[in-house]
Amino acid sequence: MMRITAYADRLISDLDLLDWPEPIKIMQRNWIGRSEGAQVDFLALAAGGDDPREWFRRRESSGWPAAPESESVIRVFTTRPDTLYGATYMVLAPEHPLVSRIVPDAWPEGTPAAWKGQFPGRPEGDVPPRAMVDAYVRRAQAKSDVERQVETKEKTGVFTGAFAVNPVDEERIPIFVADYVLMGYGTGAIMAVPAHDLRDCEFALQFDLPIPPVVMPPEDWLREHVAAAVKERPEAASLDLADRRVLEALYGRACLPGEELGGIYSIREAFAEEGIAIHSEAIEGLPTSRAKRRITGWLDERGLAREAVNYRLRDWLFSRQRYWGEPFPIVYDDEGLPIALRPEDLPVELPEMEDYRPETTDDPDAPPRPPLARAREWAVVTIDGREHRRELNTMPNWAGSCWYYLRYLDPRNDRHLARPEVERYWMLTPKEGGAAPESYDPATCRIGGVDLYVGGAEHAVLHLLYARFWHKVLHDLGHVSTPEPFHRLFNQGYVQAAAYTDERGVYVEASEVEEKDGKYWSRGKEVRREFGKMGKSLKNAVTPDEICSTYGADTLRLYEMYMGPLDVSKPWNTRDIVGVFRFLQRLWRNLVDEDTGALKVTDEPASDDLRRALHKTIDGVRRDMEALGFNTAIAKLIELNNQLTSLDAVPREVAAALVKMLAPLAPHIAEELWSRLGEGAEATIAYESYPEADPSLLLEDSIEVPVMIKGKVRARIRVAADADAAAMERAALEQPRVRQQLEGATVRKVICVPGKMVNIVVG
RNA sequence: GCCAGAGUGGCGGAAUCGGCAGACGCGCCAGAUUCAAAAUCUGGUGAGCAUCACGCUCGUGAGGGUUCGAGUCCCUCCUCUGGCACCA
Repeated sequence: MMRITAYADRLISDLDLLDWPEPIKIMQRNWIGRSEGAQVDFLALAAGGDDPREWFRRRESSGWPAAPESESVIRVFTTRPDTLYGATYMVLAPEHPLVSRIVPDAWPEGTPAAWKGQFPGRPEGDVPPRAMVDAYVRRAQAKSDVERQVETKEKTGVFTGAFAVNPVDEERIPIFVADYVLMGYGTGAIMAVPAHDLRDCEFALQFDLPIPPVVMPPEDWLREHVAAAVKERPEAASLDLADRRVLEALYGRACLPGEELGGIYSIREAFAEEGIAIHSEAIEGLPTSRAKRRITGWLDERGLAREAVNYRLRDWLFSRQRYWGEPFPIVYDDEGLPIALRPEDLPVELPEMEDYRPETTDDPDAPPRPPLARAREWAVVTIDGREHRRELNTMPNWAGSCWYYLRYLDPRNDRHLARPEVERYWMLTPKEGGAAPESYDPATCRIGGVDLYVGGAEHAVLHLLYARFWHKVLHDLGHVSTPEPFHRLFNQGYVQAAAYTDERGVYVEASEVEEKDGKYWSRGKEVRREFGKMGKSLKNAVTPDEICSTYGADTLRLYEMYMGPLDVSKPWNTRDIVGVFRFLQRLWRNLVDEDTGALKVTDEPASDDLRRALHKTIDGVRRDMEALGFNTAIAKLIELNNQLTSLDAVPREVAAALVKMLAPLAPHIAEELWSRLGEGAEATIAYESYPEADPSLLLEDSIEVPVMIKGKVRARIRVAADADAAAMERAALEQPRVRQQLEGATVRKVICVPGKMVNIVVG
């Protein structure tokens, strides 16, 4: 087990310091699922009848115990301690250890028939509680996850026959077993507040349990639920349902003994939001957040509750019974004690095996035999003359991906993970440029080590959370300098392709599908088309080999970047590839004479306009590349290149810059052009620095701005680039078309945004 | 059901802060070149109306709102994609 839960809070708080997409952060926060609330102890009444007063007194003097002191105490976790007065029953998960202990021999007198078990396969007749509970627990354990999901609609469960005491009002409440409570979360037991929890409400309706309200909802909710529920009833005719006080009275008196307003309103839908506490002596009238604190504090003083935090996140079972995984460097001696292998015995490598399947047996009680158990020789190691048995489980699938990026730092080092100076060089990044500091300092360093991590969103919660946890452990142990592994995360989209299903809904090989008359056919049968992530499961994968051999690697690469934004999924459509292929060819022809192979580059300076265009391109492309906007960067290069087609010879300053900008996108052709340009015959373009835009060339002397009248562009004016609002207004009102448009109209207002536009409001 | 993301021409997509919707590419149409074709080059290409070179109206999934001005901000709804599944 890896105690990732011990890092839960840090895994949440450090998210704020990472440059990650917000949706991924949200998914991680939800996955960790931190919830604040309280643990509360309930005394289960023994069949003989313990005196609860005695227990309350003992608790008052002993205080809150770390674990319940006896088997008749049920500890629950709740995020809503303020609803304790509304707890009308309790539920234990079927796997809860107390279930078998609290069940009495016979049903208590007056047990409603509905409580004696509601679930498929319930034993017939009036079965005693123990047999009924056993039957329910066995059935719950036999249910697969899929079955549990299918049955989410109907709540099932059984009354255990036992009661507990509600610590706030000492009311006796029944204890049920139901599989809607999970053993794996919280304490595996809950207090049920049907008026203010959706699931408890469903269960209460099913089992005919009381649903007393203890939180007053806001007026909107009352109007939507209470007023709507009663307005058709004849009894409501005399009531003013628009009056908030009437609605509150209806809601507050629902289900109170003898006060159901003649059954006019009873709660059928839980209100699970915050409101004002009602029918709750110790916290009456308090808003939810204050009520929570008050009641928890009050119970804490009496040793009955304690503030608590719970996580949805589970600890990481770091072991699999599979062959393909990293073997553990652990052996066991004769007494079964685990021993770490000595460094000289490392690395442990997987044995060559013919058969990777786990060993099976007919004996249901036999221990499982993982695949490595078949490697009988490998499984035994002799150390200091004594035989040891190897650990036969392997590490789980995310183990390697948690640290591979660290190994890349110093891959040939066979003594360390990575040399500390190498690790610092790559992983420590100062926030504001400059030299890397000696050690991590949150004030000056980025929290994450890897500058940019590009990966699919499917890793949002597993790989990316485990890797963060692993890195933090290594950081705490002093092996890595930064607290986080990946500073900036970018989720690329999926490449999608058409996939086809036959009449059974089964995917057919996409490459065998033909289109005819707008319909799709595979082997003579019509198939249905859909779009999905390209891959094996949808049988729609296309290898890029053919494109690569037809158009070359540069075109393939460029096309993949040009298809659209990196983070968006997009269909693979080979029809569009010729576009970028033509671009590369046109670029080549602009710089090299096709017939002679001679360079068409001149040392003459570029014209003013061309130079401006170049620097505008450099500026735009730089920004696009920074934002990973490869598609728009390429569009700008195409635009510049298109301007060169009409020239007899391309000025060297333009050619060189264009080729440099192209290099990261289409490296082969850029390298070839670079060598032809003769800019340093020995060097590769890879060592050139990226072109820089001259800011003075980005400013135009004059600009054209639109003039809008009645929200439409009616004319354009040319003004100095730095013209102020007054100058723009003057120029706009003088423009002939504007004057024509304004004839007979009154100008109410003129809005001028310098450098952008003029908007004339007429009335 | 819950969480997240996305809906823009025939297609992929562009639009940095609320300021000219449709950059760039594909496709399509026309022209040049050619004996012809491919390739290449030039021009055009959201829809409708028009006294088809002035111009007008509509238009970013639907409906409302804020604003001088909305693809962009707010509310309601629809569709699609991905993730989660009774988490007390």
